Amino acid sequence: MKQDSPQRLTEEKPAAGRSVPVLVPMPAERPYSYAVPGDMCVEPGSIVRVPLGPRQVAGIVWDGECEAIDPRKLRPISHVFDCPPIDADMRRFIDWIAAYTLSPPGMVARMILRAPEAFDPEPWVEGLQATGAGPDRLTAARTRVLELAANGMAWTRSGLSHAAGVSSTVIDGLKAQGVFETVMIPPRPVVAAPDPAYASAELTGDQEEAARMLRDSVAADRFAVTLLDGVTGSGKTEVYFEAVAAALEEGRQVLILLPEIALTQAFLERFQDRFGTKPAEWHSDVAPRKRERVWRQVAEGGVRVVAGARSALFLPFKELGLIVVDEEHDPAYKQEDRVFYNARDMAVVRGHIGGFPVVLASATPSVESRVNASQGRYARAVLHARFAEAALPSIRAVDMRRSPPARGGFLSPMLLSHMRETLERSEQSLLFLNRRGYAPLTLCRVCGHRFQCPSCSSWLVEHRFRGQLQCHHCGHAEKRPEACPECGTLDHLVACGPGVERIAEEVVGQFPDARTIVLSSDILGGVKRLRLELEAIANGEADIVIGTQLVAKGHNFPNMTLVGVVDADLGLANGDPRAAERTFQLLSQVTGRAGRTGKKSLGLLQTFQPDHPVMRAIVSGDAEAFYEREIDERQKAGLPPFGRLAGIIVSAATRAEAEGHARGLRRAAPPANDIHILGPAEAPLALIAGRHRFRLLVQGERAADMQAYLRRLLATGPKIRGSVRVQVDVDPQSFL
DNA sequence: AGCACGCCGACT
DNA sequence: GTCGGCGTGCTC
Repeated sequence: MKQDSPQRLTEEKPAAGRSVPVLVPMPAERPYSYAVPGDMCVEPGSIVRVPLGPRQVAGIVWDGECEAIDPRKLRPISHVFDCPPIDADMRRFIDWIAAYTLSPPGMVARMILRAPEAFDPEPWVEGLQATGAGPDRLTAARTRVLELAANGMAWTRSGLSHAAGVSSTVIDGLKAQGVFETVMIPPRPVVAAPDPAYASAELTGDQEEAARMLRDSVAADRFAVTLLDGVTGSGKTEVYFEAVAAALEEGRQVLILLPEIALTQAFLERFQDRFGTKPAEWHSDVAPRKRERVWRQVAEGGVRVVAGARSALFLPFKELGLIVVDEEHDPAYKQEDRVFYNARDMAVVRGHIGGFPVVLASATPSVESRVNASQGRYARAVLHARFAEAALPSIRAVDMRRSPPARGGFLSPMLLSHMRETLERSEQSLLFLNRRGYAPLTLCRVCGHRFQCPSCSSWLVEHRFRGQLQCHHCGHAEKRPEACPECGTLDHLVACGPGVERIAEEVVGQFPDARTIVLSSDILGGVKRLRLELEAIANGEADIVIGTQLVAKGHNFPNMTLVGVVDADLGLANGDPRAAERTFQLLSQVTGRAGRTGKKSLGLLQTFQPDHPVMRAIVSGDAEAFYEREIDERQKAGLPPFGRLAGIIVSAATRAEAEGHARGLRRAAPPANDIHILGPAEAPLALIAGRHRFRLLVQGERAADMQAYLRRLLATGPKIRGSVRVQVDVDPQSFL
């Protein structure tokens, strides 16, 4: 059984003349060679089915010559799918990403082969068409059917019976008399064609200027990146819809990338208001059957606009002419398993390869995009003001040293009194705290024992509602004990610090009659329930909302006039070089939830560091100053210039193992590079779940140098067990 | 990535 | 005596 099985020898013909390279969805460093049967036609990009070990997989015929391998190993391609080939741009894109992320090209190819049923054409369905012949006699039911079918349009049997409101036997009867004949109907489009002229946008001032810039960029029909930078409510979406319209007018397809969570019904409806139909959706929630149809119709050019999460970047567009990356700063664009990539950067690369424009939109752009804009590599369009009726909230910092909360509480008297006033005006308050559960740490008052995760040593978070202690890094959960496991003392465990559950407890104590709702990702009932709750809040069915990050995104709450950030400092001191930037972005988004209808509104930041640059920037609304300072600070700290942060992650099971790797890497590293060990807390979930709980982040001065260095390192460096991945935080422009 | 093979612990 | 854990190794 070690050699070719007898079965294989009998079923597959021995290799004929030609063989081609085929990229298989597997972590192989290069394409495999397959024989092309004499009567088969393939070209680079053809999607084929090939035998791979014991199974059949889909692969892509690749470019170039295939390398000479043992002819006895060579097996023939089993089937060529009747499917548009993956075009040369897309193939270059795959090669580029593989090289850039140091991932096997096969794994990148796997990302575009994720709709296996779509490789065969959608079947035509059987339909009925009126022949013009009359029935033997007319009944009321028959008349209704004939009226519908009179224009010669083909109907499906069930479609026609439903539309006419008759039983399908009526249709069968007419068909038997020759009134209808069977015809084949092509597959129904997954969405209607968007009409760029459906509703013209009403744009003013800044918006008009920005829209003109974007339209010009599309008309120029070459690679260019524009950063569309505008505060929440300034009409960014309407502005980039103009770029979408321009691309549609040019007969090009458009991809709009959104963080998964922002891909809401509300967004789809805004699109529909402008273009008369919804875009095709592409994200993890789309049913498999629908996904296949979208994939196929994108490949054939039937779908003109896709709104999708990051994986939509790997759809095989036929004539892509524009990518919009909305909320471009959002960390959700980073994929941190298998192939590590940042969809925002890959979108820029895709645009470069395809020679078309890319729009990056955000109210709080990432620092690297801001740097790219200020250095002239990206154009920048700025929307300064909100729409007339949507006034910006005024924002104040509450100095928690001067205005401390009552003992045992976490809400300052100032925040509580504003909540009371808001309640009296029948308006809504939002309390934001980016921490799930009841308390982030539990300790024993007698012996000082702290509850730690057995597998990743971070503190266990108490979830009082579920009676559990949970690890937020690896998902470990245990029942909350009554007694201290160390000293056995009963009832002396004490919760330290607040989570949203604890804040809710305090709020209910203070405002027992208010309708209070807690929103966090551990809500029972999943995304569906969450959407319902958000709707309910928007409809005014709650007075006080307490929430984590989830409430910061997307949704509009027209009656929300007070936003209180319980711990605005949270996240500022966690060692992440992007901590300040992330906090700034999050606080901007959260405070932006208030005042969307022009009512007087207020944001209060509870902080111990009212003079911190992040707080000052949020309070003054001077984002510009924040960015300038941030760029300056990081340069002074000797951190890599923005947009040129490269790194690799070497994962290890233990700190000792990680330190061993770090020593080996430091010996090989040029002096400009720095190697950090990231603990379990900073490792992505996918890594912690396995045995690789530590990561080494290797940062370098210039991305291109780093790339060369990493290559050398992986080829000649110390033997590294476990997985080696590239951290993709690099400005792709420096590679182009 | 899959999927086989292969070698050591608790059960019908 | 087997079922089943996941450690290694291979796939043109």
